[in-house]
Amino acid sequence: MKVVSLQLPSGPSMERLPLPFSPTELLWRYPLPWAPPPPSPLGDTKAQLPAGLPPEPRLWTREDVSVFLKWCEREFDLPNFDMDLFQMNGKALCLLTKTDLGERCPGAGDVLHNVLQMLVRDAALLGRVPSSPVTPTARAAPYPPSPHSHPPTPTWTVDGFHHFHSAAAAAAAQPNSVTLSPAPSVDSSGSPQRGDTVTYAPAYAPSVPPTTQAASSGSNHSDSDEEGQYAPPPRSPKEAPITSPAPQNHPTQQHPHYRAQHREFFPNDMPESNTNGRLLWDFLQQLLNDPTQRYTNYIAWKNRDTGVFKIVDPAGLAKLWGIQKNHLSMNYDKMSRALRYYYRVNILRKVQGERHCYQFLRNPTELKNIKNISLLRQQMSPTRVVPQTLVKTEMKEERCDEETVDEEMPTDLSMSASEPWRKRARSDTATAPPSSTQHDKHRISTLIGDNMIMKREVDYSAEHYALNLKSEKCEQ
DNA sequence: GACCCGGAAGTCAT
DNA sequence: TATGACTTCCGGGT
Repeated sequence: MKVVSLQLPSGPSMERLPLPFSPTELLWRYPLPWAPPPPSPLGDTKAQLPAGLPPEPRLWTREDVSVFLKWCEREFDLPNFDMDLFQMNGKALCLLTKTDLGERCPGAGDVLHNVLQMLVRDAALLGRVPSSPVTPTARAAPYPPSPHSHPPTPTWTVDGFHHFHSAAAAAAAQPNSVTLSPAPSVDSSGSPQRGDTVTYAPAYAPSVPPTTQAASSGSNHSDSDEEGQYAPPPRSPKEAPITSPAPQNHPTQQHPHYRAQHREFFPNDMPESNTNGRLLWDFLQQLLNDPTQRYTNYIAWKNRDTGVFKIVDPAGLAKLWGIQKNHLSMNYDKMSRALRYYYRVNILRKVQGERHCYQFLRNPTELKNIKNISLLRQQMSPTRVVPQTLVKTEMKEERCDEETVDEEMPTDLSMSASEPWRKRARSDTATAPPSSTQHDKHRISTLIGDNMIMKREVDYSAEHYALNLKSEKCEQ
């Protein structure tokens, strides 16, 4: 078990990151699983709930959740919540652990949690809502009763459009249905960001199973480029409500289930073809395309149309990425290594001469599609080979060639696949056949890698990015 | 010294 | 077991 010296991300999220222990948490840290909470000011909460608010939290709509939170602020003299972090319905709210809540509202998470648990318990006792797979009680079992243990992140699926009218009906249709935070990024084009799309885009029918949906909705996920020109973020750094989980260095964080729970940093992603979380490029896109520009102190577009962005806070961004992947020792060096792997699959390239500046060579739609068309790669025919030296030269010149954009594109994102080619490219010529000594397991992927690398670099130029961006807009 | 590059090996999830 | 997508470490260049 590695012990990580944890440094919180610098930047705006810092002030939101909760302390390892909040004062009240100490009182609640080791409760008996089913024991009622100790006497607290919450005792008569249920009776005091705002009028019109259903006593069963899991029945709450997003609006109800907002009402509840506002009420909590007043009732318990809590700091103001960032409502962006609570764009969810009651069911989703109830799924949040104390830690989750603490991350969203440092210092008040335990209070919120206990209020919710009390309401849920009371409702259950009254038999108002049938047991659901996603109820808090259902998910407590597999996990050790550690104060740091976390329940699994549920399979986030579509939850109708904005509301569900009946918990029972919703549970029947979508057992794990929740509405997710952060706030929906429904923009003018109706193409919200990927995670938000899961919940809010009407195009995603509630009945579509997650996997199917992920595949079929690929062209919309993580794609909010339709907003067109990037407008400088109006928000100050202090307003950026990064919901980074408290990166506490605790052994349970290495638990597989704990690993899963970190996805709640961006809980609105869906299971996809890869999937223990979001891919790096996707993560970056999400931050870049955040509708409220909350992450511009970490990463920001320099030119959205050409996909050029700058990592404003390399260390902070790396920390966020580390949190996302539960690799808490992540740093910019490591993250940038992952970014460099994207060079060879023409997802990214470095903007020469500018520190921390990179350029997406593909728009999100392409990237999404690529992930799900692995079969297509077998049909690809090689095009002319571009020696890496030439590619580098072109990159340095930052030229945007006027050649016709090729419709086909590399489809294999495998880094290992291209490694053998890279080796050959260095030692021989780019067209050298695979070495007979190469490991069998890489043989097929090596060929795939050849196809990938042999694409003309210009095909993935800024213009290509912009062109596809425009076509996306048109389609939408 | 920070950044950048890319090889090599390992990890983890699917 | 194979594969994908990193993660980790490192040596070298700028």
